[in-house]
Amino acid sequence: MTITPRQFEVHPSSGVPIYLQIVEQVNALIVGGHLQSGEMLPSVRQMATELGVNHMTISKAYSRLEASGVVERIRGKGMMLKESHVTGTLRHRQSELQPLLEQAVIRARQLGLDDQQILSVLKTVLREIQQ
Amino acid sequence: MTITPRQFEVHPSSGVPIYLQIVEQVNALIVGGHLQSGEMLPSVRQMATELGVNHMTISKAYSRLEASGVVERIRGKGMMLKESHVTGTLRHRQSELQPLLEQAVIRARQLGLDDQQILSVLKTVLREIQQ
DNA sequence: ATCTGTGTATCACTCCACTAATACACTATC
DNA sequence: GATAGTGTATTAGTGGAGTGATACACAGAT
Repeated sequence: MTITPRQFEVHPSSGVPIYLQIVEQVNALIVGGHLQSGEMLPSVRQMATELGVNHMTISKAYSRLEASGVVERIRGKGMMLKESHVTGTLRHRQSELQPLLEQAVIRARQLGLDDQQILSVLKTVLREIQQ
Repeated sequence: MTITPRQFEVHPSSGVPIYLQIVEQVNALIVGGHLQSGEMLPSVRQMATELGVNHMTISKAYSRLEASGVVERIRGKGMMLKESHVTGTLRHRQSELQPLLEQAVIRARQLGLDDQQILSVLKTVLREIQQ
């Protein structure tokens, strides 16, 4: 599958920074299996033109993706998706997940949800976002 | 139990806005059962003095808490913890939780965690943060 | 070498969140 | 009414995030 800028859309007045919207969408495409390692991302200028934003904004998104190890920059060519390599022990990776779940559980408690009701939502989400 | 400002601490240079730190700590105290409905929160000036910040910053935190229905303001007296009343249908409350869990699961997938490993972390968190 | 395609560094501008100083409004108590 | 305790409205200053214009550096094709 080839990736085109049309698969992306931004809402400049949504409050979420444009470059973060790009980052999230790339991550979502990867998690959803629509982007495979080795594929090239659209060039910053191509993406910028289609989305009607400055190419530096796209560059910022790509930098962020590179920093998080999702993408590799190849000078003069473009940005390529890296082989997803899982690093760290299982325990370490789980500990990285923990704060996010804590935040969710605190909110859930405020909403008066019990363990079973929280688990139910999680299972729905796990089905939505397959591995 | 009486609540004193000493139970709070802020880290001005942590990146998290001071007023949000207060909000989160009050929420955490409630979820943890250390704050009961009917109790008064420390006054804005008392809290501000102890924490070394402007009292308007505390006021902003309290306003946020009032907006989220956690606290009730009583003119001339102070801020009192409201009876925690759960509003909305179960389905509605669960749908409010969903985006938070989606965010967590996306991150978990990036970390290469499978359903079982995610559930394991959630169960730990649920034990930590009792209802 | 030149050209055209990559991404990047730098700088400047704007906007808004955060914070604080000050003055105000309300309530209880004396 | 005076006083002292609440929280709030208004205003201003500061800092940083986000965005974009411009100029640059690198790689490949010709």
